[in-house]
Amino acid sequence: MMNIMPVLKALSNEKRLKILQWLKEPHKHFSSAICDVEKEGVCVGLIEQKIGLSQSTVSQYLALLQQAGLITTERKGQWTFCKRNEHAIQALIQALKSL
Amino acid sequence: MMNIMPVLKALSNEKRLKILQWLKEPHKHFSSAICDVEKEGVCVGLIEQKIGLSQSTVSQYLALLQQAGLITTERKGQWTFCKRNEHAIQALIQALKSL
DNA sequence: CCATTATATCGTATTTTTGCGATATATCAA
DNA sequence: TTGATATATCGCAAAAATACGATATAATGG
Repeated sequence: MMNIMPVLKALSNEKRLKILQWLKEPHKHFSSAICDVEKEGVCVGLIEQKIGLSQSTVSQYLALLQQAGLITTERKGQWTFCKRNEHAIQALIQALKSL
Repeated sequence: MMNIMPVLKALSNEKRLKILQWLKEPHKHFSSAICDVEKEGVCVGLIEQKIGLSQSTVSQYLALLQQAGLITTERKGQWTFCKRNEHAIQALIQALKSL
């Protein structure tokens, strides 16, 4: 029994939805010299470049997605790597089925 | 391939989500002297009473839900009866699966 | 320590959403 | 036709979301 409202709110924005789509198949959308985007995750800067929003906005949106449980973030040195949380998306689908 | 953004926006509001939940099992949440809520649908006034929002707001929210395809409305005499559109919810779930 | 790079946070202007009251329209019943 | 009932639309104020630049924090390398 998750609370789906924060999740729905996080998803109801084109840019944030886009980020989540990209993170499904990182290698298709990102390439990095510093890491394996598929295993480590995608760092904030790569997302920022691709989405065309300011650094501060991207940072805020990622924080919001994380609070909603839709992504996980891991700090490694100076980078923060982001991964999709498939579990949360499955949970949302489950919640919508019994809606 | 539906456009899920209007649907997600329509769902990302507590009151509108509530309405949609109620409309899943109308007889559990509404009783009417003028119609069979299960077959005909639920009229705007009943929803208004239950949700505790103004008539104008409820009317607007229902229009929004309809535009998103989440409900269907049918005018019968002086009443507008609303039903959930299960098809749209299934379509959303499908879209989220391949997100 | 210092400069550089990466990310986070703060304050703010603009836009969108929320929700209302007033009013318009539509239907019914007498 | 007139008054009552049901719903829709309009205009607006308040709140929330969007997105930015400036600045703060954190880590790295020299």
